[in-house]
Amino acid sequence: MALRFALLAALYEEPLTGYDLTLKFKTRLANVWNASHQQIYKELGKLHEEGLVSVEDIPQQGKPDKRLYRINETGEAALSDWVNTAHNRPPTRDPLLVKLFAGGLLDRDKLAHELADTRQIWREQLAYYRSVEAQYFTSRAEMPAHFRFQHLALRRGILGMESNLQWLGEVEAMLADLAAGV
Amino acid sequence: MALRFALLAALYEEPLTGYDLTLKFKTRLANVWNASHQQIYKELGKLHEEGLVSVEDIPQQGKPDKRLYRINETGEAALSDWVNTAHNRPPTRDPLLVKLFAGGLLDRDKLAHELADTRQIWREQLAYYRSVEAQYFTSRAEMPAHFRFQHLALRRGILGMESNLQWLGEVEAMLADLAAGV
DNA sequence: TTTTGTTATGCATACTATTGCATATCATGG
DNA sequence: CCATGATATGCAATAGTATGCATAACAAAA
Repeated sequence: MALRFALLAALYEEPLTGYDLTLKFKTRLANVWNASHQQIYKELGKLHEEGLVSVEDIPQQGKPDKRLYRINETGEAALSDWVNTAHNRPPTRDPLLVKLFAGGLLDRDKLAHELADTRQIWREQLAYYRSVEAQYFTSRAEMPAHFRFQHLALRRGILGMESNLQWLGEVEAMLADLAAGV
Repeated sequence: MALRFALLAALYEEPLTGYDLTLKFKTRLANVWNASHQQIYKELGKLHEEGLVSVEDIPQQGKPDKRLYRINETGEAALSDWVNTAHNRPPTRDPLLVKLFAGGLLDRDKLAHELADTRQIWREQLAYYRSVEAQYFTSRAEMPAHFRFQHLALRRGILGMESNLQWLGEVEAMLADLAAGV
């Protein structure tokens, strides 16, 4: 039920095509909401059927026509209702932690590899989030409230990744201790 | 596909009933993997069908009979394979961040309420995780590796909650600034 | 005494997400 | 010349999760 509101929130900024939205979800919305292009196209279809967005077909040559989606008043009202309703925290499900819980069965080398890959991913994410912050959210001038809220969403990504990396440090230190027989 | 391994990991420690597992998922596994009792009972049935666990029926009076599940060698082998295979990071999906992304539509009072509730939940979680750490993971004596790995899973919960609360601080500070017209 | 909570199991349905497949053109690099 | 990746849209099948309902006894509190 929330994917549609993530889409509406993205469209609330600017009209976009399914393709654009897919890119946006992979970049600026990466720390907010995940969705595949199949999900996005499907849900956009529903949103249109239900009259929350309008579509403008833009013919192209060589490529399939673009379908530019635009949030309308109904959609804005629905989004507004939703954002002002409380929701439960999403549940935690992390396969890496399941693995640690079954620690006795772990092959330490393989774990070390997975951790190294994870570190790489987290570092890149963090670097990306920081670059976005540096580009868009460091101006001394006063930012409109709307901008500040988006900055906070980004801050969550940054603080979260920092915490992840800090934790990884603890994990790797422990593995080193184990390897050294401490 | 991972729920079953979370179950196997929990059973790897000790034989449990569906009911016990439900409690364990709500407490010690809260920061690891979430699952409802319906999911758990169903998956236990499958695991039994597929021969990864054995069942002992324990008759009771007044209440339904207990079904005590025990991981067997096949199950242990499957779990071992799984924990030593790399998996992708779970995708991020947070309705609260979607709301911030659509910041312009937010009712500040309602947001403040949702944030206060969230703070409460996170504080309680953190307090719980810390109490578990104090109880089980502070002995000076050397802990078996298996125990240390579980401690790391818990550390993730602790560091994560600390980071969440730190972020909430930033959010509330920003809201206060806005309210003061800064 | 009635309600609420705990113990204990499960089915059925609806919703959401993943994975595999399909199509078609253009640009770029090897 | 051929493979890969970007642009651009989507369908179908499967897997996984959530939600609502059902049963049944006992204990404790209101």
